[in-house]
Amino acid sequence: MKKLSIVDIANHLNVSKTTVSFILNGRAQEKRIGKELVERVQKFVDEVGYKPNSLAKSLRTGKSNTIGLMVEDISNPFFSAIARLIEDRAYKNGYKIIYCSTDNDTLKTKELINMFRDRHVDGYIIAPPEGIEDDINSLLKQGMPVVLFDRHLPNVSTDCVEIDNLFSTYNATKHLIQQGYKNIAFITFASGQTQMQARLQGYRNALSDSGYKPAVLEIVFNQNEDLILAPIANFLKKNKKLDAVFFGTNHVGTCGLKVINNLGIKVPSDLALVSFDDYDVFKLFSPPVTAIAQPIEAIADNVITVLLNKLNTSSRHISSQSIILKTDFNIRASSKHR
Amino acid sequence: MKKLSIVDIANHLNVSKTTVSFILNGRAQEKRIGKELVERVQKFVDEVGYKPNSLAKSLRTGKSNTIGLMVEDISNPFFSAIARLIEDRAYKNGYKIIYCSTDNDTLKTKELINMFRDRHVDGYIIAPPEGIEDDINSLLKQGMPVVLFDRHLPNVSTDCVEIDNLFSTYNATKHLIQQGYKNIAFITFASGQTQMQARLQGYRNALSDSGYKPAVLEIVFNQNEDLILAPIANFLKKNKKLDAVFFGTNHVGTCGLKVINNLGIKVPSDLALVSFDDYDVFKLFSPPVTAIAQPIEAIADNVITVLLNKLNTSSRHISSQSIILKTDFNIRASSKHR
DNA sequence: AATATTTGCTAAAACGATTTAGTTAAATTA
DNA sequence: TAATTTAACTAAATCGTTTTAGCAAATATT
Repeated sequence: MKKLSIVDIANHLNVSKTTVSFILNGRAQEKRIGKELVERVQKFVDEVGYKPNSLAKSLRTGKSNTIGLMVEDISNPFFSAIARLIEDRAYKNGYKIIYCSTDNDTLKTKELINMFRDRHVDGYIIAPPEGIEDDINSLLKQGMPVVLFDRHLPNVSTDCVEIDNLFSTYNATKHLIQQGYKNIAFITFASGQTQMQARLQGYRNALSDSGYKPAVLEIVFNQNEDLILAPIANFLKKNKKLDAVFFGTNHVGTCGLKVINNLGIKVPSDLALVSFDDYDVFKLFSPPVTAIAQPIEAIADNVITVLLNKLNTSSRHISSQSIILKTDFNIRASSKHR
Repeated sequence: MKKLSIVDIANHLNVSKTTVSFILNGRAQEKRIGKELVERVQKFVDEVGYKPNSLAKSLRTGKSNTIGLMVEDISNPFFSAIARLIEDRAYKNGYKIIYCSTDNDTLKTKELINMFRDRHVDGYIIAPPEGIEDDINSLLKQGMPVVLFDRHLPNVSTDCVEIDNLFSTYNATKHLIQQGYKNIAFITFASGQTQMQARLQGYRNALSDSGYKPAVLEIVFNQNEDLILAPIANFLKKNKKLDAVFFGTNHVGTCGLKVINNLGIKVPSDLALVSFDDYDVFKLFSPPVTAIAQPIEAIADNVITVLLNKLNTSSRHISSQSIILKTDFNIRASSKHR
């Protein structure tokens, strides 16, 4: 029982496949196909459950109805939550998602972009690592719709959805200062990415407003969690005067909590805590951790809306937009005054 | 600057596209193409960076080099971790992943399977919801490689990777009993899925071994977390005699912890805890939560290995295998004797 | 020297759709 | 009545590959 093709349909009904194609693509009226024939074809197609071969269709039309989604790491709750929401909206609009994790690895990302291009994805959603500017510009030059999120690239001008990183950390650091903390450290992953730089800068700005000295630990990312825990432990052991720590991402924050547990540090009496990102781990820690919550639904929503717009309007002259969303600051016991 | 096709290459070198195709597919020797010509073609292809159009290739060969991955919910850490590992292995073997979340919704899953079939995925990896037997059997009848995981389907005989659910909960419940707990509840999602039924049965078996009475709460799953917290809170408030609770999944466990925090229940003195699945939330809770850790790497590894095997060997006569993996039981303070 | 084999390459048919450029017959208009 | 328009449909080209079947020249065999 081989799969039916449009030719089989046409033969069986004694019409040309052209006619069938027109009918199936809703161009019957425009092409003045007779009502009665239209119905006959529709009926038979429904009856046998014929579905056009999407590969052949893509080959001919150049559209694949696929969106390429590149996140840093799909197993990171921030990205998986966004992926989930994007997935829903995409499927509802007839698009499939091919995804991958970049690991912030430029070379890997280059390969993946090639793979996506190869696969003729119609549009790209990318949380870009550094050093990928040229590849993305090349996509743009070919007229490909690209939406960046979570971070942007200095020399790439395309649509981008971000949050107000600098204000978020500035504001949260101010909060720590208002609570009476004076020796506030910032622990983050070593990264030149715009969002990470902005977060660091927000922290620095707040401290310099008050004339306090910054203390920054930048960890080299590693898949092996022990290699993240160790430097944090060292840092905390060395800097005994610290009275508060700001974690730059959910991952750093989670690792930080593990270290704090291991070292038996009391929160917030020994050390106050604030973390970027918010999720169950922070809500359920004792005491619950003050966190900057990214508006995940809004991010996903804006990303997919912008992309679908670009996909639907063929007008290339729409100027690219940069959307900056606000975060929520969830103050919890981990940063209360002492 | 249009994209080059194999015809352009052929024309430019004054050879036939057949020849180019043979060379590019490593069939030069077999087809006795002259060494010198092979080199000339290779060189030019590299020079201009020609990449064959994968759509056309797929159309002709019937292979899409794509694997369809259907999980329950990509934003669940268990599934996203597995997805991540599968993704890595798949990409390394030249396969792309199209994924989707089924939400355990049979109808949605049917549609998604159709979509995948439509897209000509070469193989399927599915954590199947109930009621999808016919659709999967229909895939199998068409000769499609399908690997199930996390759960199986009663009347579907295909490869499947699972864990020993029944023993895991039996063993963990025994542990609670040994610690002196007598009124042990099991809180889970209402589900007829094999893994959930097995987990429940393991719990029941252990209790009946000791002659204790089971107390089971089955919650109807809902996206809205409040509708999960409420029944748990009610259940705990009503059953004051409980001295231990067993959570059937990471999601239930996390919700359970929230309720326990909200109600100010002391762990383990008021209530001992054990949860299925293990992740940061459980490790970082105070006290840390005893948990059954699924061997995520092993699951992913087995799944993808089995699937790649089926994809590479055209032999249809390989009998399907059912792989059962062991779990780790991580005993922590939440279930210590009192 | 005649025949068979090997070497090196290619024309053309497929895969399954969309789309361009017609064709034919009927209806309208001049 | 002849010329034009319209209605209803279709043949064939196209997208970019792979693959089957086969050709011509060179070499080997009898």
